[in-house]
Amino acid sequence: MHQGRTGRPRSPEADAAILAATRQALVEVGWSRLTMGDVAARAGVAKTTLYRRWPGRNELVVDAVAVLFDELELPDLGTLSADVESVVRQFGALLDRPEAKTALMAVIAEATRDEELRRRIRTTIVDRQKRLVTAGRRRAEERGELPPPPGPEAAARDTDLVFDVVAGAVVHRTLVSAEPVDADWAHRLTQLILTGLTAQRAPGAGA
Amino acid sequence: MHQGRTGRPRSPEADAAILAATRQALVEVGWSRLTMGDVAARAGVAKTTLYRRWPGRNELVVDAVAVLFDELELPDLGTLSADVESVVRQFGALLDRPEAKTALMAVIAEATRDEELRRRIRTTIVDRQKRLVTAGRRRAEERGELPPPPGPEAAARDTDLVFDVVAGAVVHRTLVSAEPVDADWAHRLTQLILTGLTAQRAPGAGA
Amino acid sequence: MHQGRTGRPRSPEADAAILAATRQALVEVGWSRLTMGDVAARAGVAKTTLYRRWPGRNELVVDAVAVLFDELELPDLGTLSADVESVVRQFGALLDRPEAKTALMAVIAEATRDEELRRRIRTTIVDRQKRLVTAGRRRAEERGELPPPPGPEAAARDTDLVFDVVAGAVVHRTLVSAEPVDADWAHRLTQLILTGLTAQRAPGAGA
Amino acid sequence: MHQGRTGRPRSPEADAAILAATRQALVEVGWSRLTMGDVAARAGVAKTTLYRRWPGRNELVVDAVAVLFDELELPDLGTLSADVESVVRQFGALLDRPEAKTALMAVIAEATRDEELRRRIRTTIVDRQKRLVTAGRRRAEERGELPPPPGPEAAARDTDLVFDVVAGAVVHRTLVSAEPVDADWAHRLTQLILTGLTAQRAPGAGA
DNA sequence: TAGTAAGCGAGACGGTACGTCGAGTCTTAGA
DNA sequence: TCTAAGACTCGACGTACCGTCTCGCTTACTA
Repeated sequence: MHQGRTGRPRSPEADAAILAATRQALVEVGWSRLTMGDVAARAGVAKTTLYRRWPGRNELVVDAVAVLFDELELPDLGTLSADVESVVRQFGALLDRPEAKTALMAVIAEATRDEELRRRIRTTIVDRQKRLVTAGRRRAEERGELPPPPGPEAAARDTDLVFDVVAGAVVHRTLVSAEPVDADWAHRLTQLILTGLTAQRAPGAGA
Repeated sequence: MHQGRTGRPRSPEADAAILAATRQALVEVGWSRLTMGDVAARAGVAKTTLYRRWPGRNELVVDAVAVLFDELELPDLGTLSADVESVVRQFGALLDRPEAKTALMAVIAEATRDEELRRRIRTTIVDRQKRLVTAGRRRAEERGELPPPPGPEAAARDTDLVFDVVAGAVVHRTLVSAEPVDADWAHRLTQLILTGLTAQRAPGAGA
Repeated sequence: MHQGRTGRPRSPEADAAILAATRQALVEVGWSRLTMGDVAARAGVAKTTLYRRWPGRNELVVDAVAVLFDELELPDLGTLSADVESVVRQFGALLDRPEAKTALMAVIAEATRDEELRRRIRTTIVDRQKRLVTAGRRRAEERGELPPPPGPEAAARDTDLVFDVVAGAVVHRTLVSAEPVDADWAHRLTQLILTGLTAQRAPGAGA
Repeated sequence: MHQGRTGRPRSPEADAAILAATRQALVEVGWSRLTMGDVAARAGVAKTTLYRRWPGRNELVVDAVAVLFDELELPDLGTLSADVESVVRQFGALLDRPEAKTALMAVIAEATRDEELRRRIRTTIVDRQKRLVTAGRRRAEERGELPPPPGPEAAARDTDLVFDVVAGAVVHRTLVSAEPVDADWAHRLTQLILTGLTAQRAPGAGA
């Protein structure tokens, strides 16, 4: 009786080669012209090997791209403003890379009609960014830069709003307006949001 | 000797039928499963007629979707806050419709590697939205809700920033976070931005 | 009240230009790649004009080629043998020309499934050749080289047989065996047939 | 390291199914309306499978038709005359079948401008018939019905001539004159040729 | 140390859609 | 009514990928 794995194990190098080949192909030919056969050929692997590991093109591309977002991190630069500005610029730089830019938008587009894919994107990509917002808020509260939230519900709503505003603005500027996220723009975005947040919390100050 | 147009003129009904068929197909089968043959059949037109008028799928879809954005308008509700909030909710509602949602993202994705397509999107879709921001700012200045910009350069930069923030946030919430743009969220987004803008212009108040 | 033609008369030059263009196109691109649009363009004429005069490609090509066979003629060289040999060589030379070669076979092939086309070929091409055989036989009888036929039925049967043998052999050698109809071959074919015909009529001689 | 064949082998059933489907389609719709898609559908095979094995329609049809000519054979009926007459009638019967008739002529027509196709026809169809003539002559010489040829060159020339005459006459009668190759016609053709051959070889007899 | 089950490459398979081309028809303006 | 021009519908073309399916090896765990 068997309970463990039997047979030849899957080649671990293959996974890495395939994901790398996928990213390379994305940069060179773009999402819509990326073919499984091409990826397989670039990876020096048979098409069968791809399909043994991923259900299809979409899933393969999401996995290939997800790892790129791991490098985003919240530094501790002393002030909330500096911390946020840094993340904005990191994110802008990431979306400036063709493989991230192309893949992210295409996968989102594809996801609008595929609940399963949507779930995969949410878990492998989006949630990681959201943690940056949560961590930033917590650190700012510890520093006394932001008042503690009135309640857990309000805190969650604020987190989501800030997340959508920051991520959305960066994505929109990069992919739709096609303008660079330079130091000046990052600074002005950060100021707009933090001013908005702070002034709202201290309405009397502006009266 | 001829100097005028010769030959049978292109059927004007065909254009309308094709664009309508494209939108219908987008809703029913989604972007990635939309085929030129299917669109032609729905429109009661030969495939060649499509290719005589559009270079390919992407261009056809952009044109088919562009008209949807014509319906966005800046109402005059008496206050800047109410005006902005209205546009935010209109835009959210628009992106809630499958044909807009699907097509917009997919086309943007495709555009990341096609300068010509990018130009088409910029001119037929993006610029129309930007006019909403410009008009809103001008009206607010007339009402005295916002100070006149320090100079034309600063005004343009501000317009672009606000545009990226508003459009980006709405798009991100709708397509990535997959949450609805309801009245509450629209209100909070509007407050965040307007507070940020106003407080920045009167820095002494927040000090 | 009108009883004659009204409106603009058909251009007579167009007919000649179209037939010439058809022959030229046949030589250059062959039957299966010959297109109506191409013929129209070569003739400096609109496609409509072609379709107003011929029902389709096949009919046009038959008419264009038929005229080539008009040049075949039975000379009077003094002996039946010389006369026949001359016709064989004329026919061989005709089939050596690409437009005749290509068109003849293709049209025959097409005709195997189109009774109407078959009739057109029979009347415009085949019957003209048959008259050569009939004329040759009559002249030979006048010269006393061949005995008068036993009866009209036998004469018709003999004519058909000789026609199929001569025409068939020349066509087969040219188009299937792809060998030239040179003087030697024409002489040997003529001798075979005339010897056969003469010896049959004088069976006692071979006993 | 591999030295043998790799990959999935081609299905041998597919070949047979495709060729049979081609013959069936030829009979039903004729050459000019025969489409690769239709053949594929009839064979229960994908279009790509056809193109993987044959460069195009012409080559496919030649191969599909070639096997029909395999059934022609030279019987031993005791006399040269009877043997030849049998072959003539077999050939006539073969050309009476629509798939042979249509395909043969059409392919020959196409071949007039395609050297490669011409070669294929020569090797897969024509040469097989020529062997019938050679065998008939050899057998007749063994029986003493024909004198041995004066030399190898003359023998080859005679073989070619007889081949072109017999095949050409049968083809011409069937496809151009559109008359049946019945027993009477076959007999008269055979007599014409054999009389001509014999009388030529014994010129003194006829003097 | 010998089986054996899964992995592997290669490439053929049935499909679907592509974008193009030609056929034959129709619609305009002008001769 | 003819003409040239060119848009129209239709249908087949030959190609490209899809995702699946044999093949004949190769490899590493398990009996």
